Amino acid sequence: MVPAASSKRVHELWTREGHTGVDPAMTDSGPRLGERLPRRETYRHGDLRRALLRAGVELARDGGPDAVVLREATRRVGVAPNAAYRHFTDRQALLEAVCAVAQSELAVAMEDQMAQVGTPGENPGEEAAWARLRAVGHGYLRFARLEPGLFRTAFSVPGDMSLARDPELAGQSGNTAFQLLSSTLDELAETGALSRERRVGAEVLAWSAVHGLATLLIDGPLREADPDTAEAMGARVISMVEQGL
Amino acid sequence: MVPAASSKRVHELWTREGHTGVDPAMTDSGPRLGERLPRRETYRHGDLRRALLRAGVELARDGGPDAVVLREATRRVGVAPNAAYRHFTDRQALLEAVCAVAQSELAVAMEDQMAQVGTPGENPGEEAAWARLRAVGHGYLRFARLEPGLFRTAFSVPGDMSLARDPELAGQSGNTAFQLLSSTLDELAETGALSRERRVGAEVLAWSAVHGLATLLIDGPLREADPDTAEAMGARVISMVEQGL
DNA sequence: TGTACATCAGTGAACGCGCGTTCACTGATGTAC
DNA sequence: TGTACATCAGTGAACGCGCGTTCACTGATGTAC
Repeated sequence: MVPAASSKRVHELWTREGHTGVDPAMTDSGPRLGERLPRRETYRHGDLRRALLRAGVELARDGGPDAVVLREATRRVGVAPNAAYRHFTDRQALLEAVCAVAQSELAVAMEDQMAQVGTPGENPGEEAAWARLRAVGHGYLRFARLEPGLFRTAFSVPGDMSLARDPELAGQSGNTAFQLLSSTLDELAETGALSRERRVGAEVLAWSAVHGLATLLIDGPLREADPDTAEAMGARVISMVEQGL
Repeated sequence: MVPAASSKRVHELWTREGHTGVDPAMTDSGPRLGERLPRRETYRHGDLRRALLRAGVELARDGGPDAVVLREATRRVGVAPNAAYRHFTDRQALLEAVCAVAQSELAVAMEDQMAQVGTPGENPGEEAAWARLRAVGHGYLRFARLEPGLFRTAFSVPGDMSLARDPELAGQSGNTAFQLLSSTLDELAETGALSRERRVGAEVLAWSAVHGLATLLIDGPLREADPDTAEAMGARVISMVEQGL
C-alpha cells in the first residue's frame, strides 16, 4: 500500500542485517528515517521483505513458531508463494528473522518496566537496583502473558548463549534481554547488595525462575490461572529470587 | 511377538483407563501379573493398543510431541495405518496416552531420587525433609536432561491443574510429580521449617525455578551447556529455592 | 461335541489437504550510451 | 533528452511429500445352539 522509504542504506537499516530494537515498521507503515532522500519510492511490491517479515510476526503472534508458514505469509501480503525466495533462502530463514523480532520485543517490554524505576544515573542506590531487577522480571512475565505467541517464538529457534549479546536481538537501548538482566545484576554487585561470589552465575538463577513461571503459565498446567493470580505468582517468584540470590 | 497376558481385567490394567505408574510393558514385553489365566493368548495382533502406545512413547522419546505421528507408530508395529482407529479415536488420543506415560516416568524419576534419602518414616526430621525437596528437584532436572523428548511431551498436551492428582499420571507410589512436590513441602511445614504463610503457594515457586532451568537447558539458550555445568546450575537453582522459600 | 453364526480387529485402497520448494517465464525498473 | 538494453522482483504452474482420516471389506475368533 504505502511505499516505504528505501535508499539502499535506509532499506538495510530495517532488514535483518541492520536493525536495532523493534522495527517500527512492524507496526507502522509510513516512510522512516528521512535523513536521505529515497532514490525510488517502490520496488515492484514496495518492500516485500519487510512485508513478509511483518506478516510472519503476526502469524507468530497468533500461533507461535509453528504458525509461521511461508505460504500463508505470502498469501497475506498478496504475492505468489515463491516470491518469498527472493528475500529469504527458505522458510527457516523467515522464521529466524521473526524470532529476532520477537526477542527484540521482549527486550523492549523489559525496558518499558525498567523505565518506571529510572536509570541507575537517575535513580541510584541499592533499593533502586533491586527495583530494577524486579522490573526486569515483571517485564519478562508481562511480555510472556501479553504476547505468548511471540514469547514462544523467541525461544523456538536453535541458538545458544553466543547470541546473548547480538545487537539484532536488542531492544531500544541496544541491549538484549539477557544484557538487561546481566547489567542489573552487575549494578547489585557494585552497590554491594550481592557479593562477588553470589554474583557469578546469578543470571541463570533469576532467568530460570521467571522463565519457568512464564512457561507454566502460557503453555503449561497453570494456563488456566486468571490474570490476578498470575500476577501474584509472578510477584512471589520474583521475591523468591531476591531472597535466594 | 510375545503374546501378552490378557484376561479382560489384566488387559485393562495396562490400558489408558487403568494403569498406575509406568507401564512395565513400555519396556518389557513378557506377560505380566499372572494372577489370572489368560483366556486367550493373542488377539489378531496380540495387543495392538499397547504396542501402538509403546511405539508412540519411543517416537516421543526421540523427537518430542510432534514426532508422535500416527502413521509412523502403525508402521513400527507393522500394521495398517487405519488399524490404530480401533484403539484410539484419533491422533490426539494417542498423543494424550503418550503424554500420560511421560508424566508417569517423570514422577518415577523423582521417586528414584527421593528413595536415596528415604521416606519420612525411615528418615524423619527437618534436614531430611530439605534433602527430599532437593531430591524432588534433582529428579525433575535429571529426567529433563536424560529424556528431553518425553519431558517436552509431558507438558505438551492441553491440561491444567485439575489433572495434578490424576492417578493415571502417577509414579510407582501412586503420586503424581506435583503430589511428590506438594507432600514434601507439607512435610517441611510440619517440621516447622516452613511457616504456614510461606507454605501457601510454595509449589509454584519451586516448580517455576526448576522447570525454567529444565526448559532453558533442553530447548533454550543453555542447550549447549555440558553435563557438569548443567548439574552445577541445577544445584544452584535448587539452593536458591531453599533459601528463597 | 459339532456346526452355524455373529463379532469386530485388522486390511487395502483411496481421499483431500497444505506444505516447502523448483522451474522457466515476464515485464517494470534503472542504467548506459 | 531519447532509445536500447540488462537486471532481477515477482509470476504461474507444477512437483513430491507425508499426513490424518474414511470406506467397504475379510477372515480369525468366540459363542449359541
